[in-house]
Amino acid sequence: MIENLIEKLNPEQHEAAVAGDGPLLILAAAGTGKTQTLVCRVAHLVDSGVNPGSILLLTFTNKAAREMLERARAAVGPAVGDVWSGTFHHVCNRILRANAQVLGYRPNFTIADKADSRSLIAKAMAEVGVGGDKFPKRDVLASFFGNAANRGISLEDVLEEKYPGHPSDHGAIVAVHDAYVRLKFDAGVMDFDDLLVNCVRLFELKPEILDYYRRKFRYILVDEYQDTNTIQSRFVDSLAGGGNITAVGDDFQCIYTWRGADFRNIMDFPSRYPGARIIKLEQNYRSTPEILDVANASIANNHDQFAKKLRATRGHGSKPTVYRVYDSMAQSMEILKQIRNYLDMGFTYSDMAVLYRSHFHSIDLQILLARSRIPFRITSGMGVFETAHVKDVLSLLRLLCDPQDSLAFERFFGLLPKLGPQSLAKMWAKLGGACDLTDAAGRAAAAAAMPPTARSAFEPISHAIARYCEAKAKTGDENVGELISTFIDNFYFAYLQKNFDNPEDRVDDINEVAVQIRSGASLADFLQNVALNTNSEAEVGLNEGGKDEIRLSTVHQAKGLEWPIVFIICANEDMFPSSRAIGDNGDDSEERRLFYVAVTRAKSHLGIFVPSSRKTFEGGSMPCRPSRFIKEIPSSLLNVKFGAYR
DNA sequence: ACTTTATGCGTTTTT
DNA sequence: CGCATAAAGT
Repeated sequence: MIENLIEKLNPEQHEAAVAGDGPLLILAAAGTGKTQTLVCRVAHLVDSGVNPGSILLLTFTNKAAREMLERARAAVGPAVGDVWSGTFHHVCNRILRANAQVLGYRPNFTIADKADSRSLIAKAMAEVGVGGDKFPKRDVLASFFGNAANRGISLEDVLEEKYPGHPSDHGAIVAVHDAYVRLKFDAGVMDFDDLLVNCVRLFELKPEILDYYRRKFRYILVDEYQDTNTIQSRFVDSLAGGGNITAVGDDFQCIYTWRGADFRNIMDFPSRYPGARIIKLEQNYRSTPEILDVANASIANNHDQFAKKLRATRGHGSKPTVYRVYDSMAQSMEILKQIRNYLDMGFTYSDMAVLYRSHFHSIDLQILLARSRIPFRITSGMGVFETAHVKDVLSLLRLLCDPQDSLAFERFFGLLPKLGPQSLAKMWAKLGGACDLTDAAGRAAAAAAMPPTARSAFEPISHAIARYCEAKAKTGDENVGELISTFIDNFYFAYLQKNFDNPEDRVDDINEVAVQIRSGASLADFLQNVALNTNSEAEVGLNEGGKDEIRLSTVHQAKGLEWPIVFIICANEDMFPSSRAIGDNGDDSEERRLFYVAVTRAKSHLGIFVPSSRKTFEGGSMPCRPSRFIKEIPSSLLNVKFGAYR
């Protein structure tokens, strides 16, 4: 079985898959069979007798990990299920669950999502007594904090770099950060960055724990290594201890520096791991030579990278085409026309993808596709789990799982009329920092602690919870679905009607989530995964795979994927490259890498769309120029066509 | 404590 | 413009 798998590899891939112990760097350019190679390496390790439990596979998304292990399982059997795999955050979470007490956390600490962090930062600002016009907003502060954490540098250094104009504010910002750290700790929550930082801290603090995991993970494989940041590489380096680490990546595809990723991690790998073997995969199996020519020509405008050139293995196809269209509506109509053409040629919807720099670039197209009854799936900016109504319901479940989750407490009881921030704080103090609704005494205490005027609204909810808990005690069954639907009937639907114009849609979302909970493991596990899989149906599995749909996606979310037909839209200056991303220093190399990623997603047909005007904030329109990424490609490599619409 | 009005401000990218 | 948060009014 495994022989069949490995036989299909080319010599370089084969060498990488079966390479012996020691550090190994696989420089895998786009479309060169990187995933297949990694799958084979895992399968080969297991097949040659390595205990699967001693393999750690770090990937960029949890979905990628699942898919790889699924393929490895097909080759060498169910034992691969014991491989530890997932994102850095996922794996760190798992390690911290077992060791959180060492750092003074409870083992059932909650993970603060972005909204939770936001509200804690707001609290911290209020505590320090800063705010107002001239002071940076919460989100800006959050990005400073995150930057410091992910790059492993001090907040002061970040401020010097990112906020140099206002040195007088630096002290106050640091004070806000101190308060934020304390608030998080008191509430027993970790934010995303804390998962990484605390794990590294744990290893530094307790060498015996580090030692345990070092001995456990005898083989470490890291995918998408070019997008690791300082804290992640520190995590890996301390676990690997110079030993059996395989890093796979492509510096051309480093597109997360804004999140602290540093492709020097991959550039410096050979010096950090002396004696590292380097294997380059350059044979591209994905795209036609015409598409690769464009990709190579584009990335050649960047410097300071490993020299690499994609070599085509496929036969010739059609030249990538640039479509000059009037505006984004004309762009959408041109795409609609082409979709129908490709369907006539025998392609399916799922053969096609539309890629763009920012979510909002695709709204016109979404409207037109919906109106034209074209099935499409969009990886949206906000996932269901981030919508207010789903978070409302989840806050109840969170509180049931963890009575000390103060954020969940505030969100949940804040739903009740007459309960504002003030009374909530008083309540929380009266309850002594815990609110256990699973027990009758706890529910009574909660009712007693709230202002008498609020009690009547709580009564029916309390009743629903009581029913759920009694059933659970009796049968051992967690019938969360029923709890949710009684909660909606008894209280929440009225709330939705009062506050939103589409209460039914929102109930549908909630029911969808309820189905997810029922199909999964325990409620506690589910809630952890919700926090770690923020924005994606793809991650959590809301998509019934195999549907024939066109995919609409940001380039970032298209990483690692491929389609026969790819449309890149809004290829304009200020949009792609994004004016914000280029920023003050004028460095456009990351945006160019992003463009390179977009181009190399296409297997056979690539269309690049360039509107000549765009809408302004006010609703008018203004002219806009074609992207530099098109201009800098030799014109002989591209067809240029003009759209027919308006 | 809740409702209304003013202002502001934006539209990167995500674990 | 349209949404979201802040300030002022009831």
